[in-house]
Amino acid sequence: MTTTQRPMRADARRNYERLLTAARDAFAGNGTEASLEDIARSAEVGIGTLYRHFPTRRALIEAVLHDGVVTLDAQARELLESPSPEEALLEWLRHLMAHATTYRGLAAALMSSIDDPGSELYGSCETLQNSGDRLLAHAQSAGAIRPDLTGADLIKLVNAIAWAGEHGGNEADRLLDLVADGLRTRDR
Amino acid sequence: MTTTQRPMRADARRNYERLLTAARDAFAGNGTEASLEDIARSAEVGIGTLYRHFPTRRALIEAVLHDGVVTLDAQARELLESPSPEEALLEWLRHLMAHATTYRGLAAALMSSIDDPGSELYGSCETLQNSGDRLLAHAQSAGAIRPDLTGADLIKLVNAIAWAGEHGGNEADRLLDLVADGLRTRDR
DNA sequence: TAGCCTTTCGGAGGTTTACTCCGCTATGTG
DNA sequence: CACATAGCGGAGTAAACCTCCGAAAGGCTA
Repeated sequence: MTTTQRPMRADARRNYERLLTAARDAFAGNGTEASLEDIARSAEVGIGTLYRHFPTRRALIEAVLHDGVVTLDAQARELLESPSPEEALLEWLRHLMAHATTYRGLAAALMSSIDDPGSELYGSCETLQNSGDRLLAHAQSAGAIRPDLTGADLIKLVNAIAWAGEHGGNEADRLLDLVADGLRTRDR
Repeated sequence: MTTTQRPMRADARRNYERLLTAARDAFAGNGTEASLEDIARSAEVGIGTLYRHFPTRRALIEAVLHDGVVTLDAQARELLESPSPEEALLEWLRHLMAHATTYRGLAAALMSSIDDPGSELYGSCETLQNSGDRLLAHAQSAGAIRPDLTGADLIKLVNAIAWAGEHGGNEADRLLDLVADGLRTRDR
């Protein structure tokens, strides 16, 4: 079942790019809940065109985020080589936090896709979860991080904290330190 | 500046109560983002009447939640007498979590009011924060909980976890245990 | 280059929800 | 009982979502 799809027509590709750019700008300014009609308008494209390329808001978010997820995955692979698995994990969690706070509302969008295989963002969530799992396994087998902890936990906690940080205080980093500190094994 | 307000007229009080009941039902069924027109309709009251009594959605949520907040405050006062300040704090956090997960969407509503003095829910947030502060101070002076931690942190973390629990897995309790465990002082 | 088939475009229009405004009604007081 | 007014209700405006289909553009073939 190979869906041989011919290349996009010139106007289609042009509009696709314009929409992506406009969406990035709108998300940066108004968060991921920005009006889709506004995005279409500022891309100078009809609303129908937006919906044809991106049937749902999440599809649009996914497209905007795609490169970032690939980068996070690559960073995780690099960090697997780190001499300190614990520090590697924490470092990656900070990268993940930075990613989740790129746009207001993004953490919510990601969170609502983690357990919804129908969501266009599900694939991205899985990728991140796998990256986290690998780093976590390393840190756990080094005895640095409590063994009852899954990659899914990590993603959820980071997203929850990113979301909390959106409301007052920009405290996401502080809260992350607090929580991450508590995830280490107890040496009692 | 004593605003001497005469008692509500009979029809006004009747409608107020009907709206409160309808709102509770709607929130329980559809979350705190339930349609306000639906609430007015099921209360058999005009939409204008709803808005007169509750100018914003948050005002309505506040009214529905009021008793619960009073109860949480009372529970905190009782728990202050507990022989184990640490266990008392954790116990109260579990109560707080149960409260924050009463309705889908509630954690989000609370979180967005914590740092917004203009919100009708701000007062409730302050009450909870103060309750948490007192229990926290006890546990901290007993050396059980890390000293760099504020009541505001507690409320935000619990709400963030409650919110995370709404999305997939009903894992709020597990995540709370995980995080709470990490808030204790390190005995190294 | 011209003609034709297909992909893609665009926005009018239907729907849902939020919220306001003001003529009418119910209440309770003298 | 009548009058002053607090309170009612819903029509109307606005914003955002999303669908549908006639019109336009692209690109292939001769």
